[in-house]
Amino acid sequence: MNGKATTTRTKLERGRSALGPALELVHTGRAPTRAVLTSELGVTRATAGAVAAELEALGLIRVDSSPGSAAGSQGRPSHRLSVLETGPVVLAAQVHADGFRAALVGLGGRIVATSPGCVAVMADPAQVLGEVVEAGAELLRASGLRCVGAGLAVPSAVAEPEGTALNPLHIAWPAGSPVRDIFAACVRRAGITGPAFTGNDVNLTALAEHRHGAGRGAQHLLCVATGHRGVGGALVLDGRLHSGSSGLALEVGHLTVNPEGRPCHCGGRGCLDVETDPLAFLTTARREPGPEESLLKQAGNLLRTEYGDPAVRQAAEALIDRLGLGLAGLVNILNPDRIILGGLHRDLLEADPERLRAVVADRSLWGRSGSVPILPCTLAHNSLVGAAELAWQPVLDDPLAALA
Amino acid sequence: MNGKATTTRTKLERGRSALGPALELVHTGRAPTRAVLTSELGVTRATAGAVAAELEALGLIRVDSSPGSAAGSQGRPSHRLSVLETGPVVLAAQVHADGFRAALVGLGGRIVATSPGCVAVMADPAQVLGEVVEAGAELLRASGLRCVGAGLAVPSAVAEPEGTALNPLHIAWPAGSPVRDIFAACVRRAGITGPAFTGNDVNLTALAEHRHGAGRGAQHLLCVATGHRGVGGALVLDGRLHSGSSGLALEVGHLTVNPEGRPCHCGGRGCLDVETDPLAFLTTARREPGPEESLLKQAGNLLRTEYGDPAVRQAAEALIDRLGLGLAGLVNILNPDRIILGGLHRDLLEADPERLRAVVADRSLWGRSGSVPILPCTLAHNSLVGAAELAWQPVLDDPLAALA
DNA sequence: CGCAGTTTGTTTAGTTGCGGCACAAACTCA
DNA sequence: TGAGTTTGTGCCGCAACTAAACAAACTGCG
Repeated sequence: MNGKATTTRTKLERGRSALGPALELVHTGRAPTRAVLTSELGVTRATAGAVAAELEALGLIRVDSSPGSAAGSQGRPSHRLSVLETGPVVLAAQVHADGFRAALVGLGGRIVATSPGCVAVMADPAQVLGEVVEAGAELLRASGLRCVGAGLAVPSAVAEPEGTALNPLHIAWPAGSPVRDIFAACVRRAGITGPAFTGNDVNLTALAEHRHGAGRGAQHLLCVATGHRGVGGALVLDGRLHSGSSGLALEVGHLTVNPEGRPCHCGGRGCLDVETDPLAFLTTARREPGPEESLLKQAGNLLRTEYGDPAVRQAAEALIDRLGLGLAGLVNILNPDRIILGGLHRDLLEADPERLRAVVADRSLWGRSGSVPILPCTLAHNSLVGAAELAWQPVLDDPLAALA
Repeated sequence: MNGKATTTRTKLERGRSALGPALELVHTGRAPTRAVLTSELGVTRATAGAVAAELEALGLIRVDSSPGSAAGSQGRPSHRLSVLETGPVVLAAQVHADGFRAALVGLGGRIVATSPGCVAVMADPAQVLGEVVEAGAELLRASGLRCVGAGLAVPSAVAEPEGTALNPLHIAWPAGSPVRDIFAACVRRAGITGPAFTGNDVNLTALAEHRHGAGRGAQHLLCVATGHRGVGGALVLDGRLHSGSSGLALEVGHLTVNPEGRPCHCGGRGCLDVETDPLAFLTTARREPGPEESLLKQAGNLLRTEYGDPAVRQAAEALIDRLGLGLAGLVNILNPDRIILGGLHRDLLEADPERLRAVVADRSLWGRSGSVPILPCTLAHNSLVGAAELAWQPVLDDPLAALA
């Protein structure tokens, strides 16, 4: 995901160079007025004015010249900047064990429309992606908005640069499926304009939370989340997703968190993956997993409704301790300034925040790094919004080129 | 180490914007001629010419208009670019368990002069740093060259932004010593011009190897090295050191690599630190550590000279297996495209490269990432050169401002 | 109400880094 | 020796800024 800067940028292809950063500031809500846009960009008021006017002319943002009231400090009130509601959108799609969902997402992570979540997931990626893209295309036709790209979140590591899903185990797709190409083909077939991108769902969750949720403002954001099975991680460095040299970074499932733990298919024992996922929780709490609901929902419900039950509580504490050990290991390696947790890990954090923080502080090497804030994910549909971020990225990088 | 881009860059303070990247290309040897400088920068020949002329006028590089011969392809031969031998230098200093050393380092990582390594290391950081800086100042006076900064490598994690040494255990300094401030004070007192920087030695080794050694061209470079005691790691992402949000990233010593291993002071057991350092090797090989030499040298010698001895070989293989397990864990988290090993780990790699590569491939999740190249460090005095890189960084970022 | 003080938006002029182009220079090869 | 190829250089112009002066829109005080 890191292009080298060797491509010749001719004068014609590059627009106003501050255009992209300015749009990103409005997009992430860090530039609510033109005055702070000026200071954030580090340019003169004249330049900021020109840039804002150009973004408005492109149909991306709205500049409210007459803010009415809502002052506060003295001096001339600044023009308010906001994302244009009727501006272009991107198609965001998500596939997980429960089914799939499509949505239209505008700038600012605003979900404009969503399809009802569909339950049926088949073993054929082409069929599933065809259906979800068609659902998105239907939303698009109904809305009449312009579409500038598409993004897809899958519960699997996605290898770069091929774009293949390496371990889409719990959605029963064949390992190595070329999901990016399949998705791109579906998008083109549906007549949707703009480029198509595919990414791992936890990575995209981290990206979404960094820009619009609990990760806002973090410089080194670590996100760990349990989906329906297994554990995923993601890292956002200086606003950019760090997915490693081949997209496989932060595959944290096989950190050892319990030397006496159960053996794992990876060859080790006591891996984070098998020790802290929903199935581990249910079995540790001595509950029979029911077939009617996803394991994630069963585990979450159990945690929230029956925390008084000693068996449930003990199981939760055991999982918290192991999760804390895994997080401490990651803290020692990555030294993030914020950690956010999703899925069952989020539920575990909320069940006993102090216990988790204590374990992480105790087992990471220095108290200073041990005091790293640990927060729950806050965004609804975060991996859907993250998929949209992927599709918005070219526009944020160079609005003129992307909309041309 | 990552400043946010919110500082206002007025027109007066910024020079030609391609100046820094151009100097970095010459510095790292990636722009041997003006023609490749043109293509690497992605600018026109006119611009590249102006930039090269300006760097020459600044006294940093040399532009050989008459290359004599050494052609090869057809067309007009390009002007050769090289670092100016009589250009400015930086003062590089290094402190480790064996003693300390000072050097003058020019652009391109060229060591201009070194002090003889001094053995005496006292418990008082101010005294040691005073001596090493004075040795460097002496070199500087003798050379008559201009000094534009100073860098120090210490065998301890250095906390950001305070610049304190958190665990300088095996040089008997008090934990939490403000080494950056002490070093900066010594540098000022010695009358040396330019800013002073301090960093962890493994971090600086990685930086040096990335720019001038075995890490050249790697996009995500992981470096793991054993010093005299304990294990350190470092990560260079896109040419920049990743030291985490508070300088404590890649403290990899407490990855679990042997669930049945000996207990570690960190509270876990079988940590990389206590399982793969020189002392662990000597005791596993059932050798009595002698007092006359450093453990690192004893272990290295033993490995190179007595590999035929079954006890030595078995100890080496045990360490290789555990190192491989640790590296595999790091590969799963960081997904680097190259790994370089220093210290005893380098010796272990060279003793049996195939065994180490096989373990890493076997225990990292996918064969693709398992096939990451593992190489030995190649640079002599690499942490010294790395300390110099730290001092050169402001010049590489903005030559005009740094030399003003 | 009016006036000072403050902050922001706008206009204008001026600077500059760099692309585009044309041409000269320095080589290879036939 | 001349065609072909690649590189260096001078010149023009543009576009993205800065700087500075001014206008606008508020608060607060007398």
